[in-house]
Amino acid sequence: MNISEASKRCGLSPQTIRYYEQIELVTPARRQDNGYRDYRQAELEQLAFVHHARETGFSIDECRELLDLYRNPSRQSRHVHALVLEKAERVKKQIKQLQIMHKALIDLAKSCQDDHAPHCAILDNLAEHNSSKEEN
Amino acid sequence: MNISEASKRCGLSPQTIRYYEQIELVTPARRQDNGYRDYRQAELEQLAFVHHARETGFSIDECRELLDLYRNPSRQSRHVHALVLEKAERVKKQIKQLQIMHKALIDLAKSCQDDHAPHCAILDNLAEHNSSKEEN
DNA sequence: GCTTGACCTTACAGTTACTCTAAGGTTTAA
DNA sequence: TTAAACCTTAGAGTAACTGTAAGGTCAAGC
Repeated sequence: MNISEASKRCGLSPQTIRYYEQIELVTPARRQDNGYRDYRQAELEQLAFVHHARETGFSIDECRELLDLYRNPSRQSRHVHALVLEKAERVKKQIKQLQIMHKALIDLAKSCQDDHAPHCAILDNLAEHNSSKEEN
Repeated sequence: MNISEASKRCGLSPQTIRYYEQIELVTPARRQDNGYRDYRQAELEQLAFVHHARETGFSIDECRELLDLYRNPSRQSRHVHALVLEKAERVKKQIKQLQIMHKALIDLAKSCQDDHAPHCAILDNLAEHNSSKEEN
């Protein structure tokens, strides 16, 4: 099976598949006589696994860990479980950070007169750090 | 004023200041006789403005727009206001996306037995896309 | 037999926003 | 004069691809 067919089946673009092979995330596909990559079930499974894991938010390095567990028949499910919970925790922190940013933006917007005049409290606020630092 | 002193006053590292100059985000500092960069109030203000805008979550390109407005005395505050509201909207979407991811992760974690056995519903779930695609 | 289009290959540049390193010049103080 | 603490530039590394260029292969139609 050529790469374009594999692409359709695993949901990753051909470029991304080649990229994953290049960074040694997935095992390289064997080659046909003409040099084209040749895909079979085992490789497709790996690729689809990575695709789904990426969609779920795991980084490439995290995918590496997940793939190692996926391929290791003597794994323990608690290890996978721990990985997923840690990831959830990191995502939660990221959400909190963004919520703080969002509030700051809304507060900024509210402070502005929103009219045709040049005076703008948003710009004043962003510049404010100057003045406070100058006090030293 | 040398770059390290400017760094202390605007809150950006010397490397970052040089980087901002290199990508033409801020106007290049004039040079002393020995080739060292020389900072005065006007440049410090720009740098601190960018620092604060970055902390508030604006990208470099968004900072470019904000700086243009900051430096333009005939700006209209409604333009700044619009920029900030759009940014808030994008952040909101990002938060929603992450919340979906977070829920998916928690659901995954719950599905797992979390023990010493190799069977793991998380891995099954991540691999699942395979099976469904194979049905074609 | 030849052309055309749709494949495939590799290698490399571009994206975002820096950080780090190397190699070397300058300044200041002991 | 020498060592520490500055400063300079250039270039590599990070994350995860995407896009492009230059070129080989294959299948179909004339």
